[in-house]
Amino acid sequence: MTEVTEPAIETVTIDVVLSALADPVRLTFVRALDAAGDWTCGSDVLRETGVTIGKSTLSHHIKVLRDAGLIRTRVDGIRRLVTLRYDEVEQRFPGLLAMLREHGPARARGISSPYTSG
Amino acid sequence: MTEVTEPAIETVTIDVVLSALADPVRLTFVRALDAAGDWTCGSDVLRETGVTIGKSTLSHHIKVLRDAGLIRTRVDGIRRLVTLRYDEVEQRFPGLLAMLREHGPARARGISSPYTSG
DNA sequence: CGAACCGTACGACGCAAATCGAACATTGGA
DNA sequence: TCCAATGTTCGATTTGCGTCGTACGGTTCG
Repeated sequence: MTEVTEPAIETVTIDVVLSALADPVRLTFVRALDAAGDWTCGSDVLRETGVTIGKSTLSHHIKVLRDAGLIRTRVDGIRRLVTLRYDEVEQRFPGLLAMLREHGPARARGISSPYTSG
Repeated sequence: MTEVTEPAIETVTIDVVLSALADPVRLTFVRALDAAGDWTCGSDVLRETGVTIGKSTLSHHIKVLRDAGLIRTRVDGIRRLVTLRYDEVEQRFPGLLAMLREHGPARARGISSPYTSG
């Protein structure tokens, strides 16, 4: 039983989405996934963004984002890949992802090229 | 010194806005102000929405919303009136208020007419 | 001036959430 | 089969935040 499920997009409420995005780690994570554009390893996102948290904490945050309907998890061999649910989120909350994209990190520290180091 | 100031809209970050809206009381409050459409007494909003919190707690929430750049406070005699910063918020976060408006309360309990009892 | 009212400021409390560490499950490779 | 790597789950800890009660400030009215 290695399947990972996420809620149907119609059942996603804005309350839960706002709570999910209200955490700095998760907000950074979502923005990184948005910049990546496709399936990405969560641990890699951590390194590229410079966020230092334990792996159990990362697992927790990913679960929160998944339960909030924002991301999807796929099993790929030994690791788990995650991706933003672009179309569905855009369908239910038009402009939300664009808003996060335009309003980048509060303080753009010297990030040369976004998430292409690996 | 009874003036109440709010941050310039250009200095408002989405992080702070998301955190402000992530609380159920504040989200209800913002939606109520949106429905009201103009200057409203915070205590009245509480009664009309059925939210029961102490006045110090209300004061705290209003301050959070004001610091987040979402609302503005005006002194009116013995009381304080608040209002949504429609145009400015719309200018900086296009579609945000509309999103809150369309995605109404998670559970629409028997609310007959919105905020016109007083 | 004094009383009543509205809101703020401050300290304290409690709970929910974030975090960590350890144990366990799963997969891939030697 | 054994071991290394990845990620989840669980329990415990800590931190942050919502909440309240009280005290204080400002305003209106008598």
